[in-house]
Amino acid sequence: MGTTQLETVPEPKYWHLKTVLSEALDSDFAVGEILPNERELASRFGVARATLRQALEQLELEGRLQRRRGVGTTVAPPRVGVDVGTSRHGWPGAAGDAWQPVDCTSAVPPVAVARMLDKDFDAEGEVHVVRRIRVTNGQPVAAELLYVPHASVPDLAAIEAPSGAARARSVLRELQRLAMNGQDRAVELGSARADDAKELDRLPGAPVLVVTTRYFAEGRTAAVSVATYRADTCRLTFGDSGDVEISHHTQERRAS
Amino acid sequence: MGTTQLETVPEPKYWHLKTVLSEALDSDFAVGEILPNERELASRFGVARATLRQALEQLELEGRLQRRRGVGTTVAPPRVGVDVGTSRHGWPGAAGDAWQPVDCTSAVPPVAVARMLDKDFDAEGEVHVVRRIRVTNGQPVAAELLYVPHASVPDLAAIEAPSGAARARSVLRELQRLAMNGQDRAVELGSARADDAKELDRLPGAPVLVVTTRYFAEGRTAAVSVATYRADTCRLTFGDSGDVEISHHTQERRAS
DNA sequence: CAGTGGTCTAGACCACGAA
DNA sequence: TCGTGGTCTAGACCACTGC
Repeated sequence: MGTTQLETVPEPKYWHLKTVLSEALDSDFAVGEILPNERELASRFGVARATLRQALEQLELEGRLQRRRGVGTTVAPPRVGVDVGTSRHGWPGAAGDAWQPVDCTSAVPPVAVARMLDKDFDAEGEVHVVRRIRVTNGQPVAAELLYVPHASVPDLAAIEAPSGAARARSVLRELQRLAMNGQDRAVELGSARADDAKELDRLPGAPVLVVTTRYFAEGRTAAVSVATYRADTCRLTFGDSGDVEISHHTQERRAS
Repeated sequence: MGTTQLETVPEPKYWHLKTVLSEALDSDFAVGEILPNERELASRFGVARATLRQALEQLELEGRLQRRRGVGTTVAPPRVGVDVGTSRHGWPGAAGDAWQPVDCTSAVPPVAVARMLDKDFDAEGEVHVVRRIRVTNGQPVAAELLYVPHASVPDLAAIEAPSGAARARSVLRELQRLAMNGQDRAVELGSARADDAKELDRLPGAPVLVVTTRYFAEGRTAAVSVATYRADTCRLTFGDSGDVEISHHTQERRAS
């Protein structure tokens, strides 16, 4: 009979495709291996290229694939765990943190940041903006903008390097002199702005995990950090129990 | 002259669209207001519907919009900050936590979870699987699967409610009796499985923030929690200094 | 240069929610 | 039943990478 299939739940094609591809990735491909190109895959599965791409997009979002224009689609390595929790009682730039300063400018912070800094920052509204990047295993994993009100680094000599990495280090150094009161952290999903995307080696709009940290000192918000981590390659870890050590791999998503 | 436009950098249409829409949202629309439908918007901007949708998708990813099939596209309220950090020294299910148990089954955990549980869990490989949901302001914000090896709750009477919310509460109650050693948390991007999506009132594949927590007791991993938060509506907060309150929106472009 | 993924179009039909 | 967003198609051209 032709009616052997009830076809009660018409699952979207791209969803089914994603499942099939996901299983193929587990069994038939090694990390770093390049997949057939999109036109080839689409015709092989008998779907339009746009549909195939919808499935690939999801797999990339889940960190299973990596796509690069002009190159191809490759099987991604497991996500790297980047620690975001242990510098809990240290200022940014403290000895041994994973960040490296890039440059420093003076600018008006975005409203969302301005709202977090106490209302009494400099009248003109300008603050120091330190740009840093975080590199793990040779790959850039995060880009940060650190907003520091002038009031937090009063002794910063205006004379010294007015911009660039040198000035960034000066600001960070001055920051260390404050007694930290505590901090406050939030994580949310965002999309990479053009400048962040460039430093992260991704296209603008790529999904990122935005970690916003407020540093408190002397009863004020002494600084605000907005760090954008590549969502495709990173898993943010919070080592709440500093003593236990782990070495696990990426979590995978499976139906129980 | 006809050459007034240099057009040096052909920014993608959907990217430009997103910017324009984003500004319009800030100035011309109120939270909860419904936008014109996609066909209308597309023709108004002179682009294909697919292109318009690409812009809307990004805005939804950033938590600015909410789209519901059969209803329309509405302006989303600011993301809710959900605390993920303060139950640091409490077991899941401790008094006053934000979760409510839904049911409890026994099943083989996914490999990624099994790898985190010590190798010596029950031979058959089955563990208790407690399902819980987290509701904030009447809206479901997260769905959780809590994996508890039988060894962690040895005194659980097999007699009592073999499944359902009642048994879930029993497992959680037994868990409290262990002395907690510490915990360990990770956050990463994922896409909602069909079952989670249903509880979160989203379509399968919707972006979620996956929070994986390991609970340690008696030198073992006593339980593993995999919680999926709606990425569009949630901002995960880690109250390292629990008292301060915030309400910001998504990251915005820096003023140079 | 050829080949890749990224963008874009102009249609079509489907699944869902509300009236 | 109608209007919404969700899925899908079969093309086209562009931007980038590597040779």
